[in-house]
Amino acid sequence: MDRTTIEDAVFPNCPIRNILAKLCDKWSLLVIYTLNKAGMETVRFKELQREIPDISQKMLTVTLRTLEDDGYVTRTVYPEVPPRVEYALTERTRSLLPHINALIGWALENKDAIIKDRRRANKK
Amino acid sequence: MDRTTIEDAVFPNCPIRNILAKLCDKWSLLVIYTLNKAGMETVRFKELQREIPDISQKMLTVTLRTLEDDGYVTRTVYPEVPPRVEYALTERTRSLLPHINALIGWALENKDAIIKDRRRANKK
DNA sequence: AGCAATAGTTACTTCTATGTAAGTATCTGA
DNA sequence: TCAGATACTTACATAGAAGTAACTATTGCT
Repeated sequence: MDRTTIEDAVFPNCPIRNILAKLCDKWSLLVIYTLNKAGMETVRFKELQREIPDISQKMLTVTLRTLEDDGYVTRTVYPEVPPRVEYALTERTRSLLPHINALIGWALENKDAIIKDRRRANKK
Repeated sequence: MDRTTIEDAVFPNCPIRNILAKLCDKWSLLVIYTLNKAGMETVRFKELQREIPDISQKMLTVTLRTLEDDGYVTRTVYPEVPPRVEYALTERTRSLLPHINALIGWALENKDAIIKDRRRANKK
């Protein structure tokens, strides 16, 4: 266990450090976004891998486990062979999604300008 | 130079990878949040350090430089001795802030429940 | 008998974000 | 003359996040 990323010695109640920074690893937002896609009420492990082709098996497992720990996704194991495990978003995550989608919308609107600025800065 | 964090070979247009993941390092959101605090139109380097006591000098410099590159903050140098450098948010960031604040609000509302879940998961 | 399928785990390596400590430049005031 | 203030830069060290490859278990299918 012990998947703590952000220590919070100075501001133990800081919501950014406690909650948001944990969502901001390389894969969490993408996994949540993918789980939410239309027509995907529950999603199997393999389907997630197909949707996010460049995630490694290990990182998909780790990311899902962390999201599960914090109550963002549920994990349901069906005792079949070969195994079937289905992942779904919780109510908590559904209330978070509008905010994430707003952010994604903002990012889409501002993407070109930001990338332009970034390129200009890197030339210097 | 070369401060690229998120490679995007598979989805080069993914707004999450391009834009959001860059904001999600250890300090960027906190710096933006601090720059935005009431009564702080422009802020000096030293003031930022006082507001975020556990950031190292180097990481504050690096974070500010990255934010500047992507057009989130402006940096104004006054040719004085001792040097004075003032940082301020750009219009782009002001349009982003409502979304960030919404996220922070959501995190505050859900903090207790999430931490409870997290603790329960780590006990297992 | 042996391979495919699913959902992992494990050991090991690599990368990169972050931290630490010291050095730089310039002028002011004691 | 020398400490103090500000805003850095640089070199080096390290912790933790992510990647790779191999291994596991079970059953049906051929």
